[in-house]
Amino acid sequence: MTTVRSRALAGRSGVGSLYSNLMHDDARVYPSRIREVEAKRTTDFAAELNPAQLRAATHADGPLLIIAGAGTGKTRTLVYRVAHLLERGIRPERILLLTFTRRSAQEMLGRAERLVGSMSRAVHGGTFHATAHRLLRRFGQAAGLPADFTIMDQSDAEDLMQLSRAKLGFSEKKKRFPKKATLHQVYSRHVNTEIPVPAILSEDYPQFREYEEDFSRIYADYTVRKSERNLVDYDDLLLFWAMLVESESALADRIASLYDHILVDEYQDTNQLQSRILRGMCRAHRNITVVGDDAQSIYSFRGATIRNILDFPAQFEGAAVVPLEENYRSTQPILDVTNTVISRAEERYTKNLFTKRTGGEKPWLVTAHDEQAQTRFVVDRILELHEEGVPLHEMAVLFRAGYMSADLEIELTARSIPFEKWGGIKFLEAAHVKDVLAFLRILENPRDEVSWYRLLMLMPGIGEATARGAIDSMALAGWASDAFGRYEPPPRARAAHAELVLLLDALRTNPTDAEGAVTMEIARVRRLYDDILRERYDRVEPRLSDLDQLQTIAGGYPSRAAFLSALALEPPQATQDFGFGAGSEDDVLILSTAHSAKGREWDAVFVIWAVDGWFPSARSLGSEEQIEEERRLMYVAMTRPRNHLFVTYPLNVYDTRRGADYSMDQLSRFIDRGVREGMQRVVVDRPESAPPDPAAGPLPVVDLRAMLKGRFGA
DNA sequence: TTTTGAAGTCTCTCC
DNA sequence: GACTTCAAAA
Repeated sequence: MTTVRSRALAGRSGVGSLYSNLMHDDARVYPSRIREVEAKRTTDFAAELNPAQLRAATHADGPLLIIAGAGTGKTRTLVYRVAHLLERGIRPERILLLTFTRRSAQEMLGRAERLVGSMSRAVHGGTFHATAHRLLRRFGQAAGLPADFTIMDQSDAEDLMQLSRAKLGFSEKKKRFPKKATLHQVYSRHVNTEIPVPAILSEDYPQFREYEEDFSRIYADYTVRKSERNLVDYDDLLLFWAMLVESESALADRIASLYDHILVDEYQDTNQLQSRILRGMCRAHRNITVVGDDAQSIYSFRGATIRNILDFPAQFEGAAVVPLEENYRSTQPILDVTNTVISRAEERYTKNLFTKRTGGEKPWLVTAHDEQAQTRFVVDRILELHEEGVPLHEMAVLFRAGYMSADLEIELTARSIPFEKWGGIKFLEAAHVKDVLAFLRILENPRDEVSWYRLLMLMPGIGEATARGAIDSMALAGWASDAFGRYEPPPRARAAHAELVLLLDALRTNPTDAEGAVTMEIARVRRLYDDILRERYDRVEPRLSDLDQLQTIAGGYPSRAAFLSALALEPPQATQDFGFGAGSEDDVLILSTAHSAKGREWDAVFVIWAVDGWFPSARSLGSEEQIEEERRLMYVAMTRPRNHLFVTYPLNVYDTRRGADYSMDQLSRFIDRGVREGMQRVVVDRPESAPPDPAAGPLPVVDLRAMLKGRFGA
C-alpha cells in the first residue's frame, strides 16, 4: 500500500506510506509533470520481453493466469502488464495491484514508474489487508462498521481472546485447555479457510476435540467483545471486505466498480476468503490477472491454499493460462540443484525451468563442525565475496526462523559488518513498545479494553483485580472520557490512579493534528513510563532507544489514528541498527527468514541451518503435507541466488530440546543424494586455536549477547 | 489483593 | 533459554 513518492518520504523504516494512500484515495491531483510523461517513448514490449512474457503482458481483457516459475521474470511481466494497461489508456487509479507484502508493492510500482513515468504512482497497490483497510475506512460506515475502529494485530487479538477465555471460566484448573494463541489460531484458520471449527479440531488439534462447544462459546464472546470495543482484527478486514462485495447492494456494485483491472501477485498464497473477495471485485468485469507458482506455496499455515491457483481456470471460465519457464536469475548449476529439490514434490503445474546462463560454480554444501564454525564460514565468505566486488546488499543469509541468526548477528556486530534483518521478532512485539502504544490507543479508542488492561497493570499498586474494577466502572459509565477520573480506586492504588488521570487529561487536551503531535504525545507518556521501565527491566538502554525510535517513526505521521493503523498493517520491517551504520548506510547485508525472502534475489545466498528438525522444522515432521510445504520453502530459499549458493549445516548442535548436550545432527532431508550430486562439498573444522584468550575474547561477546537479547526480547 | 518466586510449557513462518 | 501460569508469602 504505497506509492513511490511516499516511500521516499517514509525513508528506510518503510512505514509512513499507508497514510499517503489513505489521503490520496481517489481525488488525485495530477502534477503538470504528467504531460512530460505523455511525451515519453512508448514501451517496445516485444523487444524487452520473451514471447511468453509478452503474451501475458499484452493480454487484452478477461481472466489471465500466469504460472511463473522462480526467477522467470514474474515481477517484470506484471510491471509490463501494468505499463501496457496504462498505455492502452486505462486510468491508473482504476488499476488495483494486490501483492503479498508491502515490500513487493513498493518494488513493482517503483519499476512501473521507471517504465511509464509518474502516472503509475496513481495505481492502487498494496496487500489485501491494507487495501481492505482503505476500503473499510471509506465504505465501512455504510455497512454498519463504526468509523473509528482500531485494528488489532495478532497479539492484541490473542489478548482479547484471553479475556473471553477467562470470563467464561476456562482459566481454572482444567487440564490442557488450549491457550490463547491456539484459540486464536483455530479461529483465524476458520475465518480464512471457511473450514468449520469442528473439522479443524479433528484434523489438526485432536487433543482439543472435547472442547468443541467451548471454542464456539469463546468465539461468540470474542466477536461480541470486538464489536463492543470498536476493534477489528486482521481476519475481519478480509471478512468485511468479502461481505461487502458479495452482498446484493448498490454499495457492493459501487465498490466493485472502483477498478477496471485487478492484478494479484503470489496467487498461490491466497486463501479461500481472498478468492471470494476477488470474485466479488470482478462481478462487473472479468479483468483479473493472477500470477503464481504452485511450487512456491509456503503460507498454508495462515490458510493459503494452492486450490486457488489450480482451480482458477474453472472459476474464471475462458481464462488464458501462460506459463513462464525461462529462468533469468540463476546459473545452470544452481538451477539443476533446485530443480532436483522440487522434483521430489508433487506439483500440479509442472514447469521445465531452463536458463541460458550456463557456466558458473556449482552450489556449495558446507559441513561445519558446529554453529560457531558455520557462522565463521559464512562471515569469512561474505568478506571474501565483498573483496571480490560483490556489494553487501547483494548477499543474503537465509534461515528457517528468526532466532536462528542470533549467533551470526553477534559475529557480524563484533566485526562491524552492517546488516538488516527481515522477519523474525518484530520491534512492535517488544513489551515496552506495546506498553507505550497502549496509552495512545486508549486515547484513540477509550473502549480498547486490552490496552486499558495492559496500561493499568503497569502501575504500582494496581493488579488484576483493581484493573478489572476500573474497567468495569468505565464500561458502566459508558466509556465517557472522564469515567476513569471518577473511578474510585482502592487506597493503595490512589497515587497511581491520580498520576494516570493527570497524564491522560494532559494528553486529551493536546491538539492531535499539529505537526509532530504524536511524537509529543509519546514524549509525554514517557515522562511517566520511563520510570516504570527502569523499575521493571535490568537492561534499559536498548529499550529506551527503541522508544526513541518509536518517537522518530511517529514523527512521520500527521495523526495518531494514521500512526496506529499503519503500525498494525505495515510494521517497521527491520530490527537492526545497533548504533553503527544506522540511517545512511545503504550497503548492508540482508539477513532474512526464508519466508520473507520470497520474491527477492541476490548475487550470493547462504542458506544456514540446513539441519533436519530445523529446516524442515521439527514441528512439521508430523504430516506429509507440512513436510511438503517445508520442501517448497527450501526451494524458495535455494532459488534466490543468481551466482553463488551456499547451503551450510553444523554437525554438532547444542540442543536443549534433547537434554542440554551436544548432539550429532543430520543434514536436511531435502538435500538428498541426488541433490548433493550437483553440489561441491567443503568441511569446515573447528579452528586449531580453539578457546580464545580469556582475557580478551569472551567478555565482550557475552555482553553483546545480552545486549541482543535485551534488544529483541520482550 | 498484590507481588514474587518457582514450576511448567513450547518453541516458526506473516498480514 | 524465554515466556506463561500457578502457588505461596507479604
